[in-house]
Amino acid sequence: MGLDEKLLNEYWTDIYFLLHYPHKEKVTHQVIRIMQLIEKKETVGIGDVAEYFGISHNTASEHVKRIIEKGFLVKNRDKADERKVILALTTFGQKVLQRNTSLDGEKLKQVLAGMTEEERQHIESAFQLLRERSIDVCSV
Amino acid sequence: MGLDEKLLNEYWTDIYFLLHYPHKEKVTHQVIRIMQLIEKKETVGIGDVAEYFGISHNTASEHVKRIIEKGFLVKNRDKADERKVILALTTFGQKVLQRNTSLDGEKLKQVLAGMTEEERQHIESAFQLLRERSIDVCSV
DNA sequence: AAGATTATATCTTATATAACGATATAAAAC
DNA sequence: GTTTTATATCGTTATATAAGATATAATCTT
Repeated sequence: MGLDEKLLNEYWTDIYFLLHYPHKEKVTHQVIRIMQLIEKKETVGIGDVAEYFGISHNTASEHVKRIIEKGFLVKNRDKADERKVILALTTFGQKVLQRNTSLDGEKLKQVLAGMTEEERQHIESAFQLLRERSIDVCSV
Repeated sequence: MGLDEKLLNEYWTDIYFLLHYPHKEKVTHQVIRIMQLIEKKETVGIGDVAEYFGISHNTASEHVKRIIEKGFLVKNRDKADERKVILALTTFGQKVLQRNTSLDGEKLKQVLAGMTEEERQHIESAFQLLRERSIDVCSV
């Protein structure tokens, strides 16, 4: 019996626990998830946020308002349809998101530095493969 | 130039974004982080929570109280030193934590099912290696 | 052009969370 | 028997979360 989803998840959560950033900012879960959606999807507006999280449009609007007040997001109006808002992360917002979802850059650098070129190649192709197949399966 | 920490983080966050569970529970960020600490470390008490997150002991105590009220945690007293509390996740708490930090089991199963045994082996050894080296670097 | 629809914003209200200082308790150490 | 350690509780303050009701402003329909 080879790799199953349980074992892979154990690796996954262990690695995150070991390498995550020390969380400084007091950012809530919702805020991070909204920023993550905006970073990973093309054009995201208020309605998309509401739909994705199953909350009402006014709640989504207030979330976005608060996130903008913190300086993590900016609003742009859609040129083609001025009713629509297009949300984008500020550079500061990108940093905050990174510190809350990525692996700690410095620690990761150290880990990679301690590897041979072959090992790094091995890891790269594994992650690349897992991402590719994930895209195939989650064709949303 | 091979794999650097930026590229690996791109893979990492993409995979998480694609494969994460649809977040149902309204759990806050702090709650998840505290549960994660309790799951991954040996014996965790109130003081450990306070120290790890840089909050006061009373705040930590209240956090834990609320988490227990939700049914995610249980408190046990240390037999050797009855002042000390030893925190443990309930099965429900484990499920909630899983849904908020792991990759979605069903989606992951599908992804793995679409792979050859060789590919799975490749991914397993890559994750195993990354975890091992992370433990070495983060000798906390 | 008038009315309907769509996308977002604001106001109000209710509840939950986060954090801390001050204080209390109870076990263990000295 | 006092001090220290580990945790708990109370009171308070600030902020976050969520939604209903309502408003605005652009676009679509006829």
